[in-house]
Amino acid sequence: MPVAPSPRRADATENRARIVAAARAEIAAGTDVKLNAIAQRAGVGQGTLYRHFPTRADLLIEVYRADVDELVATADALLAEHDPLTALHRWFDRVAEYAAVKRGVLAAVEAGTRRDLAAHSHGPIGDAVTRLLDAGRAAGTIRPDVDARDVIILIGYLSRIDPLDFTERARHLLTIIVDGLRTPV
Amino acid sequence: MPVAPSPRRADATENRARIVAAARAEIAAGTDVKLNAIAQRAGVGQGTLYRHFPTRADLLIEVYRADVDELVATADALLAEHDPLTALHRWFDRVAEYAAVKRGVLAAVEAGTRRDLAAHSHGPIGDAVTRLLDAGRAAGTIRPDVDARDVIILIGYLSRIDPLDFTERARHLLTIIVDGLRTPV
DNA sequence: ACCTGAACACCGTTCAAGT
DNA sequence: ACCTGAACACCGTTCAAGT
Repeated sequence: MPVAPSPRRADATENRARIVAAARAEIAAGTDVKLNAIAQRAGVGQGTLYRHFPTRADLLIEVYRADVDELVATADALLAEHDPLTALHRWFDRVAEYAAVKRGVLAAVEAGTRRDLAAHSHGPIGDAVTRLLDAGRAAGTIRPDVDARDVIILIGYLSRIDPLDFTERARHLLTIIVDGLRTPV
Repeated sequence: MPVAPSPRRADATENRARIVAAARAEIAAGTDVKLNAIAQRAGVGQGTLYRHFPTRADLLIEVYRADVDELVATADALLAEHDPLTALHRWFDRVAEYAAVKRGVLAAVEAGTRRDLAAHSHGPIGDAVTRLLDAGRAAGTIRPDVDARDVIILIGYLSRIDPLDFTERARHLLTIIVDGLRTPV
């Protein structure tokens, strides 16, 4: 049962879906994402795209919503099975995996976090990271002086890695960050 | 004694200087840097700007050349006075200081490193970072499996920090990165 | 209430003409 | 050899008109 499905006209609903599908296809095509091209591909006017997604971030978040939801769910699953530090490390690896295949997913994560933090306190992503950090703090393995925003900023480097040496470098650097997040000895 | 001052027409030399000065002024003004605006401010045609600086990176590097040179020199000075890990930490702080005041300096550093690494092996900045890392490796305090490019990528987060909470967050996160660069225990 | 798409604004980049 | 600046290309964004 969807929460309060705002009554929308049928054509609006379908247009929205077509825009998201077109955006996904354009992004997958690899070249830079042009909003007008997405509108054209979706078979809608540019204005319609802007009506549904006022900003680029809005669109990205929607395109990668399922992935982001999965990442959030993964955080809890990992916490249930591993110690917090290992869970954090594994979660980073998952983020890197997603980012390697769908480079936009990181932008969606960041946009989501920015929105989260701009809103009340947190949202899905910020909460997931906070849970990982809190568990580590409680266990004494993660330094207490970091918050979710710190972590998101730090892993933002992933989006700057050249796709060519992504796999080699991404994991490696994530390990360095994890070590930096440990409680200093 | 400048190395092989390529013979240039006097007007070209002066135009180049005026473009750099105009760019500096535009950047200091805070708003986004528009190339045509720089050309106009410098009193030259757009084509002249492109003749001297084919890419945006070329211009940024030139604008922040003195700062970047200072950063490079600082690395050696710090190494002479402190243990490598402390030197690295202090050097990071210096980078952060520059970046806080002149946000473009980080882009120049990155552009420079990218160019460095694209060229033979290194250049001024890459060399400075490599010296810091080598010293730490020799002392056994810095992990052996990192190179200059890793470090530049990691500190690239600085450019993403909101100017409002830059000072609080920048140093803090640099400490985390330094801890991550230590030899694991 | 929503959609369309022409039109506007803007900015990077080029290139023919000039000195 | 270098400079100028009009002109082109491109893309995001808006808005009057239509359904």
